[in-house]
Amino acid sequence: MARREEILGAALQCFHELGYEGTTVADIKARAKVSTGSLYHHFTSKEQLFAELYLDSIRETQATSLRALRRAKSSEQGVRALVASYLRWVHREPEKAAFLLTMRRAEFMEEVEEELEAMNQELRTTLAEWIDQHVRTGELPLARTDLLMALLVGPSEDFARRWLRGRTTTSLREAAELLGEAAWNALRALAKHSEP
Amino acid sequence: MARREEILGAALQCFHELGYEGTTVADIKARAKVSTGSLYHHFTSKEQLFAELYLDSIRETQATSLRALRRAKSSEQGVRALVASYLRWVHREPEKAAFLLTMRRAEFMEEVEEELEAMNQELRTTLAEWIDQHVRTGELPLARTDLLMALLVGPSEDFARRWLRGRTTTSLREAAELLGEAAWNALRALAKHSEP
Amino acid sequence: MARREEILGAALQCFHELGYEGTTVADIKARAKVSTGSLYHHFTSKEQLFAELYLDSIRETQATSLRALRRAKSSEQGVRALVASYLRWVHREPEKAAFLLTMRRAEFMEEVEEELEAMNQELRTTLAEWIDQHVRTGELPLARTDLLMALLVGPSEDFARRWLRGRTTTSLREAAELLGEAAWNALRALAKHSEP
Amino acid sequence: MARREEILGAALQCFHELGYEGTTVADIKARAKVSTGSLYHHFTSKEQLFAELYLDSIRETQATSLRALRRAKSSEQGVRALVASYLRWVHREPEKAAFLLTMRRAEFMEEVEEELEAMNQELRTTLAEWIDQHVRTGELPLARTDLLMALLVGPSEDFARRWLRGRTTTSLREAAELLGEAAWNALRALAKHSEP
DNA sequence: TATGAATGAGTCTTCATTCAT
DNA sequence: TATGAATGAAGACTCATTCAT
Repeated sequence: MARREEILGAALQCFHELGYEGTTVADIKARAKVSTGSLYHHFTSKEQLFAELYLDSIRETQATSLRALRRAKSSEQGVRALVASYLRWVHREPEKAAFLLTMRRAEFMEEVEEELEAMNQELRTTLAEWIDQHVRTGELPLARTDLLMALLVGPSEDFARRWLRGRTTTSLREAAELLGEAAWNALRALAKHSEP
Repeated sequence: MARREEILGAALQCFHELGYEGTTVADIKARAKVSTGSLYHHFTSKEQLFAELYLDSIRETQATSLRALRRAKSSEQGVRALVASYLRWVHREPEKAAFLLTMRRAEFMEEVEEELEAMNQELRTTLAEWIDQHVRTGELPLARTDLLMALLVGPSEDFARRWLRGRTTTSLREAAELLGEAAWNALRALAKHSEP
Repeated sequence: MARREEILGAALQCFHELGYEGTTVADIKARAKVSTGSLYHHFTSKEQLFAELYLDSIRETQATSLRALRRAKSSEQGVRALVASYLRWVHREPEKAAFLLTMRRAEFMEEVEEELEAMNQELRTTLAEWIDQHVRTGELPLARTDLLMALLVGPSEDFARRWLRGRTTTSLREAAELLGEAAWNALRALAKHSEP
Repeated sequence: MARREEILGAALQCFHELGYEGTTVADIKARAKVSTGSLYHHFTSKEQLFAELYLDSIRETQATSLRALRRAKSSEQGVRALVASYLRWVHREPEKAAFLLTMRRAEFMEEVEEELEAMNQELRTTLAEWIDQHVRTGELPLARTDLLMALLVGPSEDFARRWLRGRTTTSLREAAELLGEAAWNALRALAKHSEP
């Protein structure tokens, strides 16, 4: 039990710092202070270890987003909550956040593609429903998902990247507040443009 | 001459698709249809090849940004121009854009760190001067560079990522227009918040 | 007790199918449905397990041959009995037969070399005495043990190999009859050649 | 060129002495005095190296048998020629002979299965035609291929095994003569039994 | 007796780079 | 300039065996 967690933690850091190809099984062993055999007793391969971390991280952020979305009573609340909950998760799990933000999804992940797809599907569906609901009232823009997502997600992710690299002065709390408001304004404005 | 360019092109694609550690010299050789000896005749190492591409790409985006900034007569024009020129560059050089967007800067890059630093310095200085100039008039927010950059750059980069993966329906032209406007509004609003 | 036998049985099959180096302790564990600890409780090493099987199998064939030889009243009966008893044993213990027929005797077997040597010695002595006895009467060839053995043993072993692979149509019983006769004729003819 | 042959030779000996799983790539490297890289420059894997040797050896023996068979003017000549040509090949290529005689055909060989199958097909067809031809005259036994092969091949192979291990006193030439005659007699006798 | 976690030496293979032609 | 053979350090993974419970 403990060993498994130690290995996962070590791997998370290594993958984040050095990338998938860049981290050596030896790196992970060293950081986790585990023998080769022990590592392979708990995980069948470097790939599998990576996949487990990747899925876990994705699962977490998505759960966070979904929870935020479901609680929201209005579209404004929803937008602000998405931004805020994401940045709170970054604060809580900086390593996983950094991991997801830097990691390219490798081809071999196709093995767990199913679960990934299912997870993405759930998020997308919920998001789509939620958007639809507010598009009908004219509060959110019509059929511009790409721009909508860029405005909703882009600034938070960019800020998170800077924060994780220690290149920020503003706190995450404050950023959440201000970026949430900015997102809401941007989406409202976009909605206006999309009117007939 | 031609050989050199072919190799650079092949390497750019490989690095983008497979990452630095993920691409082997053999991959590059195969794509460029070049023999080992020939490749090493033109470039001294895989690292050097990577560094050259990295510097070139950075140089290009930065030049693009600087030009946009220098031409701008007002802060609004400046903001819109930054967004638009970036997306135009992405359109012109999708491979280099994808390369920069996905590539982690490796440690060994420290060898060319000097040049990189110089380039960054120039951009940062110009940007800072430009911001200062407009901060004084109250048009741009005070001392919140992190949020400012997130709002200025985040959406465009996020959109570029989606576009490069073929996940967009909106054209880059239109996106430039709308994201430029959104950025300008966001920054103006941020400036209000920063007032006393 | 039962456990021990299960392990031996599983190991026999594994060694036969995969060879000594080719079978892993994990293979044996899986086939015998036994845990690592349990397996090592019963046997001290993979080598020992192999040696036990090897010795058992050799002991069995040799006992079979010796019995056949001792019962024979004439040289013809002896030759036919050797062939028949060998093929009967193959029928009774196909796995052990296959094991011996495919297995290369590893160097580490030198540890049990003594017992092996003793066993071989007994067989050789008995065989030599028996041959001598019939060489004196001119029924068996003189001083051509190599050819004699080839004619006596070669066809039966070749047929056994084919039978074990399921590549035969003739039954073992019939084969015993016909190959026994063939061996006897061949040896008699060889004896003629060896006459002055 | 030279390098390639050296590696093949070294591998042949290693595989024969230690078995497929038993020989280490390091063993081969050491014997051939070649670096890892060089070995893998010429062969893509240990498997491939093995397969090449296996196919080569099979090709050789089969070619030998086919030539012998085609030249034969009578069934007696054919039988004697098969035995003699096989033993001559053993004399000429003791290493390859030993290799084939001890080597189990691994599962992974399925990759070259096609060529193997084609080769076996040719031999089998030619042999079948040849047998048929002489079965019609009553010189060879009817529909007892398994026994026929055992009597034809068994003694020669057994003798070859002994000769290769240095356990013989009779020369291969003499053995060929006597085993050829024995085979011919055995087959003729078998034919009698098969008569109506 | 049984279990399964832990160990680390050893195996196959990859890959950047050098060198002779 | 071009070619491809040669090199060897380093990487992922396997496996027999030991040990704590």
